[in-house]
Amino acid sequence: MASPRSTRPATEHACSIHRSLDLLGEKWSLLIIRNALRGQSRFSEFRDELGIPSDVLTARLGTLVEAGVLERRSYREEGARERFSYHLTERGRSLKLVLIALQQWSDEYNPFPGGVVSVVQEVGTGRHASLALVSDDGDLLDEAAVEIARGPAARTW
Amino acid sequence: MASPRSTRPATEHACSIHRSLDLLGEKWSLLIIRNALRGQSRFSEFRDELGIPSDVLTARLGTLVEAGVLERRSYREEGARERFSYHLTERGRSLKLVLIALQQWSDEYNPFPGGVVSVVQEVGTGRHASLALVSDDGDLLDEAAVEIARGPAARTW
DNA sequence: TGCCCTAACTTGGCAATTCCAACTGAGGGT
DNA sequence: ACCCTCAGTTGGAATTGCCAAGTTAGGGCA
Repeated sequence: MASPRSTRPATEHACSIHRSLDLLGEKWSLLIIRNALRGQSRFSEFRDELGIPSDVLTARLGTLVEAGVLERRSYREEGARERFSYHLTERGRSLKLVLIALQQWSDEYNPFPGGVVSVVQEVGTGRHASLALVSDDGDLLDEAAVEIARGPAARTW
Repeated sequence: MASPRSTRPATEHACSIHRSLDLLGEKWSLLIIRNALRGQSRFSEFRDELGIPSDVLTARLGTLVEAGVLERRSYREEGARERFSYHLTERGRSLKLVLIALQQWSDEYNPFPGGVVSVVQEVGTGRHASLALVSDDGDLLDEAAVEIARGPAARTW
């Protein structure tokens, strides 16, 4: 890997949302992570399943590894040479919430006419799960009553 | 407005996440929505605050209105001509969860060195709020125990 | 009537990103 | 020595985004 030295913004925005989007807002990033959550890890899996151009895939995997979202691991299949695969880190797995938020939004306001293709559920029980806002002591909060407000270090957001 | 006839994908993906990203994954879209949640509504506010090129802003506002995320409303300031502003619809406001997810992720794994610029809190009380996964009867679920799984209509996700 | 002002856009040209298809390269098997 | 696979590269076209300058539609004011 000749390390295409990713050319993403060097400046770290004060706004957290902006920082997230600098990394995740590039085309294909979140879809790669979605597929990784489904258990995919190889270059060819991502490429074939997503239809992403291989040069772009190379660039994205590099960026995501650099950001600590994916981890590059070597593997070796029976009677084949050593190759590399890409696995979610803790940090990457925690993007599950972002993906669930995106999925819930589409399902609620723009559902697929062909039926429900993907569900969010508890592993053992299969109970349906959904996103909610809670206080630190676990009370469920009304979404409309929660705001994104300026914090202590806010200057211009 | 000559309606630049947005050229986004005509095909609706079966995958909800993919559908969300077709709309929201374009550069600036989520930042526009973030600023709208902060109460901004005018072309010049978005342009000046975000530093987004005005032609791109025009295109994005058009796309978001078309998608029902924003609503174009006319307003008139004391002694000025009629102009238009852009306001979140119900559908747009519900993207709050997506933005909170993005913010929480950055704050947890890549916090701003200068301190907390933005917080998520309940309006009346100022209590800190955070995203969680809950079952339909309101039980809090462990994030690690929740998966995005194939639904009844799944063919190839 | 005509001129100025403002805020919402357009336009044109250039830069960066993405797309696509074809190609390379590092081993391992035969 | 040659073939096979899979992870990438490479080169060129197309799309998207950026930037600065211009346009437009009224309302106020002279």
